[in-house]
Amino acid sequence: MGVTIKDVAKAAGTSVSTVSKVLNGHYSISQQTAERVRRVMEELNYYPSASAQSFARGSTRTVAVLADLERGAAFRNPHLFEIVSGLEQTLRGRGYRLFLRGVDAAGAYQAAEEIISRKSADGLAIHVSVLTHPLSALLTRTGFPHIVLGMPNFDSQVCWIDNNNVYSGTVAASFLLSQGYRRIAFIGGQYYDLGSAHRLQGLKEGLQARGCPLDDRYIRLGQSTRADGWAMTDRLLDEKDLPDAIVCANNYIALGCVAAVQERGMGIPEDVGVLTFDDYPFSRFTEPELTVVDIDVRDLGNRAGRHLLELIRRPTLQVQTTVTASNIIERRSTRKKTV
Amino acid sequence: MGVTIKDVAKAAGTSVSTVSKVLNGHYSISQQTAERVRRVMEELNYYPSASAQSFARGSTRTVAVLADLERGAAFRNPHLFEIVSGLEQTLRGRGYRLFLRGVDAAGAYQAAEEIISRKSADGLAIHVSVLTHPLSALLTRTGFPHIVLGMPNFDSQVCWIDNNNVYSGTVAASFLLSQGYRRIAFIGGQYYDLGSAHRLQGLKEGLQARGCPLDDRYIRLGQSTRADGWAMTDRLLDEKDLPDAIVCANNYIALGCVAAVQERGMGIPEDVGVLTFDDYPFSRFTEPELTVVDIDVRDLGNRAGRHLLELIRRPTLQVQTTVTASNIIERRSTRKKTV
DNA sequence: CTGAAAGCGCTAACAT
DNA sequence: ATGTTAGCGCTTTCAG
Repeated sequence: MGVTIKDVAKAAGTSVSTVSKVLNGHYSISQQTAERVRRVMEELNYYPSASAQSFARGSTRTVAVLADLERGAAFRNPHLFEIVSGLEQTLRGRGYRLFLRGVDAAGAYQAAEEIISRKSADGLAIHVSVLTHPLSALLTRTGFPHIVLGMPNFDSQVCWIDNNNVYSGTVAASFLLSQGYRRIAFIGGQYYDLGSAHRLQGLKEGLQARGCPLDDRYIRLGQSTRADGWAMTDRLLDEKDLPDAIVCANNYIALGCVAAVQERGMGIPEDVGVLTFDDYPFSRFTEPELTVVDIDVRDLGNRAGRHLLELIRRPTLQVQTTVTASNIIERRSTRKKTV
Repeated sequence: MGVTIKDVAKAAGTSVSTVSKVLNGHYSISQQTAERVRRVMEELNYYPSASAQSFARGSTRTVAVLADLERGAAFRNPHLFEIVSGLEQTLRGRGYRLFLRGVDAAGAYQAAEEIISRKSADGLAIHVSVLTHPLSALLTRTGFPHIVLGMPNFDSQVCWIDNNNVYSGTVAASFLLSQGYRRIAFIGGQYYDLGSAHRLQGLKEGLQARGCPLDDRYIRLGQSTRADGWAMTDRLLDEKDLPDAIVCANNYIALGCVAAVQERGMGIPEDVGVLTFDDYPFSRFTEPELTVVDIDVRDLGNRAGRHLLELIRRPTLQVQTTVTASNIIERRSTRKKTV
């Protein structure tokens, strides 16, 4: 066994409790003593045992993340990992560790129950994709500190945090108007694709507010695929009155949109501007590169961390919040010559 | 405090050590007793305290992952997270947990030292991008169970695991030859891009072995970008003898390659076949979709987990291994009409 | 400001 | 097959 608190105490000529207090920055220790003890720790290369500390204080300084880590998750949903990275960063800065636990929706309840009962973590961050009704109930029933990453799609009293997609939509609106676009179209996912729906809502509100309401003929909904992006765009371009800009709900749709426009021999941005949401994964790999409303998901992770730590401190709090960290990254796809 | 081992013992009319033995599947416990105790645990909803267990056994059943989780990491390097997911899956299956710790190369040594000294984990998985000389020395000096994810680019006695890119290159070679391609070209990164270099080496060896050596004029090296992929391809197509297939070292290069071919009015696969490595992120989003040598990085994570657990059991082992989990995903980009 | 001592909940050696 | 008991290394009253 390595060097323990006793060794330090002996070498420093103090009691273990004094050493412990130095370790924890207890106010009652005199400068001198503290310094001496610290010097000894350094000399002996002492590090307190993590398990002993957790055990003694009854808290682990650890947060568990529950998320679906099935095969391909990192490729299909890198956003999740960016959120986790942000979370880890914040936690680490405050002396907490993050432990990552893969679950599917069916197993999330059990995993959470076990973590709570075994006290293997002081808090829980749960990706919304594995949040179920029973799990939601467990969280509110036990009052265990938690934060759900993403807005639940059912009524729930859990604490959650999510991006503000409505806001992102208004950002798109303001930007396009400021660039002189007026006949703006939207292609996106169906109503049950909340992200897309909210972006559309924000876009509508933003345009409306600036006196340039979105024409219903210019709204097309389909699947979030390249193929549907292509098809929706293609039909859109059959209109007599062509839009002068197309807002795509996401990268996949945008990819199809760009292809459809170009296959008609039309130019981006000369004939029509294209804007999409999220800088990932394709926006810089089309020709021309795409202007995007970028969503800062790492920031979401950071904030989730801060909230969770606060909830650990004061478990009675409730947090249901939405984060407005989106901003325009302007690229060539919306660069009208005539502005 | 929740229910403890004492409560269970009392309720079951046994001693705590019996309960502990049941908990740990000790052989000496009779069927009956074990069953009775288990029933009581169930009734009382007993879960052993994780910290108490860790503390008492002197081991945490936890593995720490050290990796660079800087902003954008999940987007730039999703492979890392897929490896971590695979690792977590394997560990979880064997009763271990994974704790994720962001570090940069400068901080990795300290982080590792702290984890080792505080015993906050029983093993360490370290991404090669943060492996430094001193860290490597620390690992071999302490003999702490570890596995480096990726092959070190310097001489080192650490345990590591990596994909076998040379093998992947031979897979590409066999496939292309089997499809009737004979004038095969390679465009990739410079010599210091080990992944690319190994793939090229494997391709060469594979072609050579089948009596169809790679012509040096057909090898072009540059940066791993779309732009360089385009440029390399463009120059390649200036040759009098055109290649009938182009192997791209990675997706970014492939993207440029496809564009360059098509801008010349040539067709894929009619005029030239295109193959790349790694199914991510673009291979299914070009027109035509690309045939790839897919690298199973999750499998790498799984294996890393198995090795690490074995090293935890027997710390004197040394593992330096490369994994050969690559296979062809055939898509349209290599579908010659004449086969 | 410092120290003595009682746990924290479990494991494991040892005794029976 | 089961029970007794001594720790594991630290935190945290409480007394001084």
